[in-house]
Amino acid sequence: MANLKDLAQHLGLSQATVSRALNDYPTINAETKKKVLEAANLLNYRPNSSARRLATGKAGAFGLVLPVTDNLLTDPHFVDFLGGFTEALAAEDLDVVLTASDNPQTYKRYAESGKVDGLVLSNPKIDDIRVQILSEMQFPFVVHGRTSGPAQYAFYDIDNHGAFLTATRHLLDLGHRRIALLNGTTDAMFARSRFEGYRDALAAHDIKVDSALVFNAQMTEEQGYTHTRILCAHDQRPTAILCSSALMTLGVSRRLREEKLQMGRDISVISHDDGLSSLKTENFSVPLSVTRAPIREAGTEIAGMLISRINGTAISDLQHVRKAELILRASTSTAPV
Amino acid sequence: MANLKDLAQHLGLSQATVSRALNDYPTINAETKKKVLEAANLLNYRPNSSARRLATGKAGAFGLVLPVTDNLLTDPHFVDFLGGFTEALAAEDLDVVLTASDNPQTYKRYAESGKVDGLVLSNPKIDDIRVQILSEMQFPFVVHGRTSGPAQYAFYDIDNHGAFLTATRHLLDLGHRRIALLNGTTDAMFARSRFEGYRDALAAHDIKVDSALVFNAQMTEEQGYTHTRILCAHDQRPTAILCSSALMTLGVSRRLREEKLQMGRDISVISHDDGLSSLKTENFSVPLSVTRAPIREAGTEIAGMLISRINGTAISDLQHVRKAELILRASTSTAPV
DNA sequence: CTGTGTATTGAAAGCGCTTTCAAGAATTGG
DNA sequence: CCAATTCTTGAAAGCGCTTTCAATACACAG
Repeated sequence: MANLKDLAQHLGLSQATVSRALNDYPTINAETKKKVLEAANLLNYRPNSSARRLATGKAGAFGLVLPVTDNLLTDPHFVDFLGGFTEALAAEDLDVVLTASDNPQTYKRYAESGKVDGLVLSNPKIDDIRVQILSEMQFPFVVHGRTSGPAQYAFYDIDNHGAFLTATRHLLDLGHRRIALLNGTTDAMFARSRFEGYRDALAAHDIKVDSALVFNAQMTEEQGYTHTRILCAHDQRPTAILCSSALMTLGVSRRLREEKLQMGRDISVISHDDGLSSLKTENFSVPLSVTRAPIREAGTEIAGMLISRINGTAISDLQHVRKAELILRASTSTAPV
Repeated sequence: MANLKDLAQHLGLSQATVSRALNDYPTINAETKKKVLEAANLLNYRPNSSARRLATGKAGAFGLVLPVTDNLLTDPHFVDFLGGFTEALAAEDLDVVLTASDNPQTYKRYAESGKVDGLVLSNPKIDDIRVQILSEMQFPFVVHGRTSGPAQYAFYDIDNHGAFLTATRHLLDLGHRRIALLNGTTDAMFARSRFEGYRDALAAHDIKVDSALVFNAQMTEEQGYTHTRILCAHDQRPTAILCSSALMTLGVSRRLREEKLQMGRDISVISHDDGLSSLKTENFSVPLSVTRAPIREAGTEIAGMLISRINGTAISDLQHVRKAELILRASTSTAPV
């Protein structure tokens, strides 16, 4: 493998000049530059990234730490996010580096190791301590979602509250009064926001949340199935179900069929739709009404925000809330009388 | 941020000694070492990884490049693999670095950049050119799956041929003669192997492959649905279906219900099961008979193999084929007469 | 012809760490 | 008590790059 020294020697130039030619410095003779590029190509030169990093102090990579015990690792949503994120960064010649840990201190160590120029913080918890740690360090990071703490931080989130407020309100407008909510686990901030949207919409109609109709669980197919079974076993089963994920709704749908309930006629369902390419809500047997916000887009956006952040954009300019659209299809209709 | 120099100065020792203490060199005084570790802790010292990498020539990371257009990015299987892989490496203090690209040359550039000590090659195609490129470079890599080319390379794969041979044979033993195969796309090596297992089992019963019963598609829920619809529209619909993925089988199952066919009674189904935690085949409405091989395990294993590889283990000792188990549950039964 | 300005290049000092080589201190055996 | 070992440490080179600072060459105006 040729290094800069070899290349410089081969060209009869100094390393400095070669380096400048390679890095588009303005003060370089056009012809010299051309020669350098040719020679670099010829000798198949690749700058050593460790050396470059050491010299510049930039890592050229952003980090992401995967929770070990948590469901991130098994969450089909995550791969879509990661796809958008990685692709957007690759376009700028930046890498993403992954590690796995449940220890919040790992974030600190990571930030301090110089391995990455910034971090993305996934799946924030209510009052997430990682946000606090990174804020104190003044290390650049962007949260995918939001937390409830007092710290000011950059984030990209969808309007979970608004989405579920609107969805619930729509069901109420259709005459539904017993509306169930199948939500993510209680520690997740997004689950809380969605719950609050749901609660607030109900409150506007003077309806109190019936805790028998609200479930928190991992958003898997099975959990959708199981909780729908429980819901249908109620004396007064709900006439509508709000569900936090399309995968979970698959399970809801499976159980409803077993219950001989037709979605959109006997019972209304609105699902949240993260726009997963392997699970299209428009192609369900009964096309689903959804609140939609593609998670892949979050990956792309956050990549851009992270880049802005390390280039000096203020935190206050990096707090994006993306509205989810309510898309009405066949799974919702007026409440049976 | 304290660096080695600061730390050495603070201790009144040379950088060399401090470095040795920190890196568990044998030739260091026990007491000195203790002091150094204490001071490091006190000053919150973190070695700069770029510097360390430059000095050692090791990156402390393994790479993975995500195809952009391909389905890897949207494949729920992939996240399970990645989880196992990342976790196993994190335990050894190694990172995984991700990038996205469809250009095989990216692998080359990556390998040469010094960013990673080795690569894993996912989703190999039939006669995959990436295998050839990396082999020629003598760069350490492990393939997740196999390819058909002549190159000798390290790989971890499941016995796709055997799994589908066994599954098909089992269906034949149950009296099925019209057996459909819903498989992955034709360019994927695993899809070919599974097809061949299927074909070989049929051949042993003097049955020719009926091309109307074999489909290649993305392994999504929808595709499972769509192709099952097509299959059921046949004059002579198949009495059994083999399916390459649990997610796809979800779609199969959805369509069968619409066709009023009960799985395991009217029609038998065997699915491949990658052991995804978000989709358990034992909890399907009709518990699925499956060929099972957890994909997460592949991630863990490959991490270990990569480490072995860079430590000098011969390629010939790093070619693992993992048997899949055939697990019989309620979705299979004797063919209707 | 001198002085000023501009364009281009080179020498060399790092970036923060590891590691070789050599030296000093401490220990042991005779 | 001296020579031979064994421990333990330090000086310094080097990993491959970037970047500052200075130097050179050349053009041009006065």
